[in-house]
Amino acid sequence: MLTLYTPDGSVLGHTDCFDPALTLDCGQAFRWTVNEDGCWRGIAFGRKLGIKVTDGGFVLFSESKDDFEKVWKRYFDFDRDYASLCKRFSEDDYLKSAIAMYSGIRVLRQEPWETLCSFIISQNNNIPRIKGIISRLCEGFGESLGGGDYAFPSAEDLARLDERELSPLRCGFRAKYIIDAAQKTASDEVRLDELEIMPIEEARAELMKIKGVGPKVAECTLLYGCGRAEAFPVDVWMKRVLDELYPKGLPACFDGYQGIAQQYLFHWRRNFPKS
DNA sequence: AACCAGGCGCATA
DNA sequence: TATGCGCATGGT
Repeated sequence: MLTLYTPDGSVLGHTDCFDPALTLDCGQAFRWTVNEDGCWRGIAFGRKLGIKVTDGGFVLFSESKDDFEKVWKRYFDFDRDYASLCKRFSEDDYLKSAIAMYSGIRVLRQEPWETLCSFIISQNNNIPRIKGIISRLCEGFGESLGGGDYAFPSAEDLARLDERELSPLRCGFRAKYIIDAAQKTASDEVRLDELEIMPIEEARAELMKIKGVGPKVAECTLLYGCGRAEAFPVDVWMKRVLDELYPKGLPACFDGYQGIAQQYLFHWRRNFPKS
């Protein structure tokens, strides 16, 4: 069990199965960076956080004392019992070996709008460039948080823009998709705040009302932005995993948590590209 | 210089 | 329902 500390040594809580490097740099979030001291820094829900790995746990540098309870506990899904989830997953030998290497991955519960927008940007794109575009999006249109930091811009703010005003992002054909997503979200034509509780098929259909949102972006939004652990994004890497390891379908121990299982397998397959 | 990147819309059959 | 192609941009 790992302990979460404040900078002055108070105990915030406990967790297991948490490695910031694996969790924050495994392609589910795009706004975290690590400095030369190994300290992670990021912004979510308009709040800043630093994370330093120490013996037996982590120090969380938050902006205020109650940020942990209000924001970060949920963001990192610290209430979920990953140890027993992993035990259950270990019924499957492939998943077991992926978890053996990457047990520090947690699936985040990010903001739905930020997640949706980020994965629209991710399509037919690579991670360094995705990060760059999102960084320019926040700097250009997000609220300043001081110290050169910016919140992720709201759907309402982006909905007022014309597609051409996004040209500084250099996000190419995705600009019109971002605007469409912003408008449909801001007008509540797409009800992002209900995706967490909607029947999953309905939630998928709701998201795919947006231009530029297909099955992959919808699944990523549900998994990383709505806490839907049963959402199962399939990209080229996961397609390979499915073809090579699970041609007859997923084993029963995945049920209900396919998305979390997917994250281990995705990371594992991507780090060892056999072909 | 082609080819690729955590896809999707659109046309075609 | 199922393929195949083009798409903006930038890095190998």
